[in-house]
Amino acid sequence: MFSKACEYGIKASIFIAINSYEGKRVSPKEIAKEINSPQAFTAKILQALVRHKVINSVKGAYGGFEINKNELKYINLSQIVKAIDGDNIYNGCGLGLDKCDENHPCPVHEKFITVRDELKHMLENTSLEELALDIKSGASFLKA
Amino acid sequence: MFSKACEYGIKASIFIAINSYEGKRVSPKEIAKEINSPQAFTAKILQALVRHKVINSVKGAYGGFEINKNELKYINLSQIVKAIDGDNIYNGCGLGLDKCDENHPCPVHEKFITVRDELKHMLENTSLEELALDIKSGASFLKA
DNA sequence: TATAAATAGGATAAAATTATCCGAAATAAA
DNA sequence: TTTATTTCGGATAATTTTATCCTATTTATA
Repeated sequence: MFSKACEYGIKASIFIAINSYEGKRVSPKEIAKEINSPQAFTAKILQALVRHKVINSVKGAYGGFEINKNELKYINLSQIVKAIDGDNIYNGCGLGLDKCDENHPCPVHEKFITVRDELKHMLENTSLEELALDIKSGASFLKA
Repeated sequence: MFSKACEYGIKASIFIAINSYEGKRVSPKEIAKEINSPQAFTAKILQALVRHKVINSVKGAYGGFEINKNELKYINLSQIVKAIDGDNIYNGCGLGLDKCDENHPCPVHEKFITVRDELKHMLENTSLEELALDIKSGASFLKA
């Protein structure tokens, strides 16, 4: 469904969110350990999230990655997925046709709309805040 | 969502279905031309579909790929996807955790269930027959 | 100002996916 | 039985994705 990079990006964002609640910045090293991902690769993904303004980075000593506490409820999975995997999952044809629309639909065009809308709705209505709170309360986990 | 291999597999199956209606076998060459895919790679995918008994092959002169006309309505997208991409899309964790279930859910476990069920329902309830008929009637297309 | 700590980013490498090529095996028809 | 045709399957190559390494740049503090 999502690329590895996107999976890491989502999990990293959640971990950053948790720490941002407590005013703490985190490093790629801490993040990678917590979400069980390769550190350097994770760092690249964090850079992408910074470029897309999903998270914020502070260079230099005492720096790290953080998210504005007040924005947590407005950041949703959709933004993270788009930042890393692009919007292909939103707009791309399910069967890979370059041109696929109402006037020239691929064989699964209509069938896919339902699925895609469900996914879209989920991504757009799931905030980093709720995901972070679930982790904090022990209701969900970032690694196996 | 699906791999390229799977996209080709679905489109190829539909084209074979159309021809099987008329008792015609088709070659990888014809298929690749019709679905706009690399021929040799497509042939590999066809082999996989044969091994999984989704389609049938006849070797030698006057051979080719075909599907039993009477089975067309019972073959659904789910079978094709499972044959090529495996059942990761059904059972795999949305965030890639090795272990992710009700007792130890990833952050999006619950949210994903809805999306996955919608996809599953779509794949299991879409038959090759209906997809083939749509192509025949000009309601949908195999390439751009 | 010097130093240590931290992210940024380029260059590579490894692994997986996608794609190509070619000979072997099977089969219908001449 | 020979030939032409066609799928099968192994080897290899190209591309993309995933992953690593190293240096430059930034910045807080001593």
